[in-house]
Amino acid sequence: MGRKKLEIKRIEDKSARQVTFSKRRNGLLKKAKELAVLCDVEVGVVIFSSRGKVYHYCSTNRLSEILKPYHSRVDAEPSASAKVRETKMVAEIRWVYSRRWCPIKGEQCIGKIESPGFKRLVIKKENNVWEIERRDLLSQA
Amino acid sequence: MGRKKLEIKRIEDKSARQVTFSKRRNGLLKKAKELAVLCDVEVGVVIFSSRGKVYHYCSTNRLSEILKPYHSRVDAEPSASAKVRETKMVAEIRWVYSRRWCPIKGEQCIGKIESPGFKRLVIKKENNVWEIERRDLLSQA
DNA sequence: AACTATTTATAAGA
DNA sequence: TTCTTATAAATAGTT
Repeated sequence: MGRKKLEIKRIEDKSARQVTFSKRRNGLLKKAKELAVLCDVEVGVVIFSSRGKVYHYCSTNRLSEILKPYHSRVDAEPSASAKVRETKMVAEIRWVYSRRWCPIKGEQCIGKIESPGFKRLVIKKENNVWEIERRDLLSQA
Repeated sequence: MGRKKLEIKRIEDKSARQVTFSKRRNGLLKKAKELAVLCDVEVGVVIFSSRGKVYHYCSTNRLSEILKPYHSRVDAEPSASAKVRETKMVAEIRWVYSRRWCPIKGEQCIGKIESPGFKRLVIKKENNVWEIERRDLLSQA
């Protein structure tokens, strides 16, 4: 889509890469929204720029609410290594998956899962249903 | 993009909605891959169909780093009752996570997670993507 | 940031 | 469902 056909490989020119990122990032998020609305499905998109900034779309408000604290944390760490950011993205997607499975409620914490480096998932039970909560390391006191 | 301009609202006709879902889902995943490659950024996309089927794309392959601590931990658990229950639940939750992560395919079995008493999770790698398969005890030969 | 020539995605039809 | 094609939409290179 454009003046010339573009081969799908890394754009080496930094400026051109940045411009394309801006355009296609917006395009992808728009497409995600359209898919969610047209087809009445749940869609989540997460994009980490090379500077560590995060862009995302989630088709439910519930998800967006949950993601906010996470994003502010990641945004505050632009100097995180590529590997750390990569790990975070994987955890982020796992989080989206897990949210689908179990909403956050409940009190009795009976177990924990560590997500390497930055997150803790707290497993609870309420009304005889198992649930998971994610907590920032900062809030663990 | 098509014979007519399409208003972005839920497609009420079920058949038409399904066709559009199939087309646009593929389009979105393709766009995500292109963005990741062209701009050298990390991208994750998750789509839940209304039937609960999951489609996803993740530009990184580090899932194994997150999985490793889990299966080694679960394998190491002794059978104290409280621990067993916790382990079982953790394994079950991880099962839900993992099933949403990855469809079952692949050949090379590289690890296992035991969920006490009834299930076994087999971790595999194919085409550089980590996957998990659950097997009943009966089928383990 | 805009523009616009082209490519790409896709809605409707076969 | 799968292929075809007219058309809408996205966007690469330019200004």
